[in-house]
Amino acid sequence: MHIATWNVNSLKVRLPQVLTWLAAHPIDVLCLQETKLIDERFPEAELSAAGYVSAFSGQPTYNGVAILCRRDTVGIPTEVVHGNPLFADEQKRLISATVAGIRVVCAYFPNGQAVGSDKYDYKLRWIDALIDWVSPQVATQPIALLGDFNIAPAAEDVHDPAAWEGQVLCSEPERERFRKLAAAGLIDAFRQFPQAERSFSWWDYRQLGFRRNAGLRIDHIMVDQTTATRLVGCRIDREPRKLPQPSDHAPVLAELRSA
DNA sequence: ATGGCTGCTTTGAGCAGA
Repeated sequence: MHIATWNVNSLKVRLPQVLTWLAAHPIDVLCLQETKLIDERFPEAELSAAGYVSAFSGQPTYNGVAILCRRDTVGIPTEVVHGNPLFADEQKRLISATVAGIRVVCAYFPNGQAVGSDKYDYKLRWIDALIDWVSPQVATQPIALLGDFNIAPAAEDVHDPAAWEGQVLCSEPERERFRKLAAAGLIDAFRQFPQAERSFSWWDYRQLGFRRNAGLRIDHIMVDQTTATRLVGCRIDREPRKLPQPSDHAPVLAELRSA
């Protein structure tokens, strides 16, 4: 079973790439962020024709998340929950569902804009509420938290740690919250395996960021300890970032052996 | 040097992203 996460930065623009990627890889569960589509415009029919059933939660212009489930392997997502019951939020950043016995939480963490800003404040409060909501669930069921965390957890996840020191995405309060998720029992799947140095999941569109590999690792797959024992591998697929008109993020995928 | 891209928006300059 393969699970994956991809911030597509507009599903309207990226749908052809998503369909091509799904056709080329045996993905059973794909979490999407920044769909930027209202629910009426979600391409449910196209994805269904490709074999995927979707749970989605969108709004105009910004945010928007979805969980795509391969119908013939994992079936339809059940017990779909929109948002965090502990945090009233007009922004559509969170959707969760049970898929193949795993509680799948698809998250688009706030960006935070700049340390000290109102948006940064909102980011920290949003993450605190996520921790409060998810932590008690970790011990009780198999769970996977996938998405764009907008946190580079450590210096090795940053192309230029000195330049990013203390900046948004790398600040200590953000990293502390990432560690809190780990302390709640969630394991960073990517770091369970040997990885190339300078492995990133996002590169700035500007200044030839991708060509220079000037990136950050901010998209993550975290799983509970029992589910972690099923992990076969976890990697970032840089290939879609090389296509014309790419998302600025690359997909992250993990393979789980049968329970 | 706070720009540089990209996608979005009651179409067109301003916002947000990271």
